[in-house]
Amino acid sequence: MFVGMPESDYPDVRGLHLFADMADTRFEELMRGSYVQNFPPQVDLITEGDPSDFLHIILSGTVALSSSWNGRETVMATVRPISTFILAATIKDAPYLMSAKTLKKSRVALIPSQDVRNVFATDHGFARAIVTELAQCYRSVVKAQKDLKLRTSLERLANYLLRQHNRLDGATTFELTLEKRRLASFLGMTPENLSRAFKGLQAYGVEVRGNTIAINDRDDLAKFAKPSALIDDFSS
Amino acid sequence: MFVGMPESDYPDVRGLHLFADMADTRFEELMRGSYVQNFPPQVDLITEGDPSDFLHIILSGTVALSSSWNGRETVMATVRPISTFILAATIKDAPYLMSAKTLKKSRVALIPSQDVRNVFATDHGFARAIVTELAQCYRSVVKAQKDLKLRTSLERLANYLLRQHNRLDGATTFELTLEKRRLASFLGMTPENLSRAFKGLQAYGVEVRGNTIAINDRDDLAKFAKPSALIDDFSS
DNA sequence: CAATTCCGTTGATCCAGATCAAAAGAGGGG
DNA sequence: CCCCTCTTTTGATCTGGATCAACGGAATTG
Repeated sequence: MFVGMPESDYPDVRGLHLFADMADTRFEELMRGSYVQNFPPQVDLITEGDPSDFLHIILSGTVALSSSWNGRETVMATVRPISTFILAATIKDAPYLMSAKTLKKSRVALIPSQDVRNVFATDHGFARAIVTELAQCYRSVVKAQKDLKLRTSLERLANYLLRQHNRLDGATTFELTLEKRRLASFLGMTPENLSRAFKGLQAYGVEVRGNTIAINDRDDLAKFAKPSALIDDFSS
Repeated sequence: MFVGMPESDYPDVRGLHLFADMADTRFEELMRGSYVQNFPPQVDLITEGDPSDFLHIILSGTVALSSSWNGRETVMATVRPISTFILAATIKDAPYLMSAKTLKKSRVALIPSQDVRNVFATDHGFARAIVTELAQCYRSVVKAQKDLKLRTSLERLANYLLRQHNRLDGATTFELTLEKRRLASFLGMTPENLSRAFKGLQAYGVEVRGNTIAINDRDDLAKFAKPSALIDDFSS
């Protein structure tokens, strides 16, 4: 195993809000103990229930977080560059609550959890940054739960499309970043139902051709979807 | 408005993990700017979307956190003494994602959010404690989401009863701490369905008489409920 | 390029849970 | 103690979404 992150990756990681106001020496100390690996698609990075040995940072590619119980499985979230995942487990030194697997070829940095906890214990700037990050994560999950409990699957899909549309902003047409079967699981429905849900949104100007989605009348779709800042606004 | 928390309440608040290793002077500074109020049942303490002016601490009673969208409403969680709520909104200086109302006569401490953020910025012990608290909150919501996405309503009820049974530990019989209509909402089902779900659990030795639940054969119920540490264990 | 496999779609059917309606309890206040 | 209101329960019905089955299409492999 190659230990020590290549210095060429430093700027990307350093750019993360999480490491922004950490002393240089501490940052490099952290990086020296960590390493970076390239993974092909469909590789399990993490299995839920395992002890959290590393804080993970996705540098490129896509990673899906999923959970399972009693033979069922569901996609909880997807992670995109550049961000960390399973920070809470690392901090609490508790088992992972979710599994992680690569969806595409991905480059992932691994920082030993113990190192993270050590720096956290001594570096005030880092501790504050972790607070901000965790608060953000917490609020995201609360929003996801509201989405699940308050909306029908058709409404969830409509709002998901609007959120994607915002990110890639402007263009009427965009690509789904997620396989449909996984999108279905993420939205809490079956693939069959997702297929029908897309049809159901045709009435509001949504066109689907493969992975390409066209939103022909944003206002009309929004009138149906009724997006709310307290559920759909990621930045707050 | 009475400003300054009565000193008789200090020990309770101080006992919270969150304030445990904070300097005495800082703690008293924080307490002096805060106050304590007694509320009757059914009082709205917080409305979702409002700016988060205070960190709340429940000293006695019960508070329900709920959210609504498009005319629908759902109970997200209940809060019991002694613990804080809406910490994430306070820290991020962001709007509340949930509303809060008292279910019973409750005693609640209110600490100005700005004060919390000030102390957080300077007191390393406090920052670390907030991290632990937020990590705990985050993991709780993830568990709740797994519960929702992976289980049927009957399974959710069965596991809920087992969790309650654990807390009040030992006795085969215990009281529901939540009105049934609210429990239904919390579990993501209708009151009618909850009533039927209780019947459905009779087959596994669950008896219901008003708010009193008897679990006659814990193992049998557990065989059906299949509780998992990664969903039902609150302490990790 | 045929064979295989996996994904997405479509149709038919089924079921968990929602909705609607109404009766039965359970307080709570005058 | 009675009246009013709210909760819970029960029954009947409806429906959103799951499941089952089958097929077309895209990508993958030999």
